[in-house]
Amino acid sequence: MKYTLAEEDYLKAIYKIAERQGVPVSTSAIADLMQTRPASVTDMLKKLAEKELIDYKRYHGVSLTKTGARWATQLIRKHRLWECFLVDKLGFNWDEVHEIAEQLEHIQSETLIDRLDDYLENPKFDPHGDPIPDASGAYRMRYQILLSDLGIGQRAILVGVREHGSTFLQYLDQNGLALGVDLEILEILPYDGSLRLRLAANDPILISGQVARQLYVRQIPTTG
Amino acid sequence: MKYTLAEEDYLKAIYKIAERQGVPVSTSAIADLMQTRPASVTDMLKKLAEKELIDYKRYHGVSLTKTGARWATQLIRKHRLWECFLVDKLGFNWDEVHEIAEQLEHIQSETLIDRLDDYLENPKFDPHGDPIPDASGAYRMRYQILLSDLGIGQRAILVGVREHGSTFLQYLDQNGLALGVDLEILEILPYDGSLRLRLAANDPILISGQVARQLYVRQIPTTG
DNA sequence: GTCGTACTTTAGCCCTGTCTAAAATTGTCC
DNA sequence: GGACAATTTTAGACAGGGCTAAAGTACGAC
Repeated sequence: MKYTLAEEDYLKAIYKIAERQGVPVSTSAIADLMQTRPASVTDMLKKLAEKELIDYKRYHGVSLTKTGARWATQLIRKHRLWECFLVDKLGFNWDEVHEIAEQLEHIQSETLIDRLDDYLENPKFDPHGDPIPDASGAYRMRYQILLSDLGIGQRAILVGVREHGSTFLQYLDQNGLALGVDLEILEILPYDGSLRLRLAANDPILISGQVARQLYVRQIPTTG
Repeated sequence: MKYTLAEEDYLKAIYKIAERQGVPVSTSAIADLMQTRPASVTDMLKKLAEKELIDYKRYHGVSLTKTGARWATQLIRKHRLWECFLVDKLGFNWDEVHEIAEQLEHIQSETLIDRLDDYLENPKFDPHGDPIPDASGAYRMRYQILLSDLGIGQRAILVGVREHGSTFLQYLDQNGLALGVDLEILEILPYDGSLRLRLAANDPILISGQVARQLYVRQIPTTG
C-alpha cells in the first residue's frame, strides 16, 4: 500500500495525540497540531476512514485502526532512524534534525529503512531518547518518570525530552543537560516550583518547573 | 527559493534532454521522458517561465535560464550523492538505487547535502560513473568515449554507463562488466557489430553493439 | 428539560497538476 | 505558394488538499 504525504502526516498526528491524550482524538486537536483548519481535518478524516485507516464517527472524534496504527508506527520508526543517522553519522546537533527527518520519513522503501537500521546498528532510542519501533512495530517503552515527579535529594539520569523545539533543546545544551547526564535535586523552590540541580561536578543550576516537566528521567536509588 | 516536487522533476528532465539533444527542448520530448501528456507539459512550462526558470516561446521549445540550470544541477548533485550513500554505505547494488535517489533528491536542506558530501569524502563520480557537481555546481566532465568508438586490439577501462535501467545493469553484473574493469577488444563481428572482449584473465565475452554504445570508457594507450 | 457555547461538519470556492478533445501553428512536400 | 501531417497549445474538466462562512451537534449550566 502507498499513502500520500498528507495522509501520512495525519496518521502520525493522530497517533501522537492518541498516545498523549488517549482516544478518541478530536478534530480540533488534530487541526491544532497540524497548523491547519478543523474543516480541512474533517475532509481528510473522511478519506482516511474510507481507506479504513481510522474509525470515525461524525462529531465524536477518531481512533486509528490496526492498519492505521501499524502505518503510523512505521513512520515513527523511519523518522527516528533518520534522526539517528543525522546526529550519529552526519554530525548534526539534536536540535537541527526534526524538520529534515519530517521529510525523510516519507521516503518509500522498506529495504532502505531496514538497511539504515542495520547500518546504525539497530539503535533502540533516537537522539531525543524516544524509542525506535523495530520492523514489526514493537518498541521498548521508555521510563515515563518526569524530573518534576522527583523530590529533594533524589538522583536520576536524563533519558529523554518531551518537547522537541530547537530553542528548548539549545537551552538544555547551554545548561549541560544532555541525555545520560547524572543529576541530583538539591532544592525545590516553594514559590514557583523551580528546581536547583547538581550536574556531575559542576556548579548547581536552576531550572523552572516547566522545564522539569519536559524531562524524562530514570531514577537512581539513593545509596545509604 | 523553494520549488514543488513537480517543478523540480521538470527542471531535471529539461536539463537531461538539453544535455543529450541540445536546445531548444521540445514539449513532446519532455512529455516522453516524464511519461505524461504534452498538454500537461505546456501547462507546466508556462509556470516555469513565469518563475524565470526557463526561456519559453510558444511552439518553439524551451531552454533553462541560469537560475533554472543552477537548480537542475543541484538536483543532480543531490541525486548522485544519495546514490553514493546507498551503494557505499548501505550496501545497495547499483541497479537498485535510482528510484530511491529520485525521492531523496527532493529533500530540502543545503546543510544536509553538504554534510553528506563530506561524510562520503567528496566523491567525484556516482556508482554509475556520472560526475557529481560540487556545491557551486561545477563538475569534472567524464570521458565521453564509448566502447563502440574503439577498434580491434584497443584497451580501455570502463568508467561509466549511459543507460541506468536495472535489467541492463544486472546484465553487466552477470558479465563481469563493473566500473573500473580493464578490457580489450578482441574482435568486432562484421555482420552485426557485436564485440568480443577480454576481461582480465577470464574467458572472452561477447556483447552486442547496442550494449557497447551504452558504455563509456577511458582508453589505455596500447604499449608497444 | 431548555439554553447557550464550543466544537464539528457542510457547502462552496481556490490552487496545483493532470487529463482529453479540439483548435492553432509549424514546416515540409509538391 | 498551398495543403497536409506532425506538433503544440487552448479550453474545459477532474482529483487532491486546503480555506472561509454558515449551519448543525453536543453537552454543561441552570
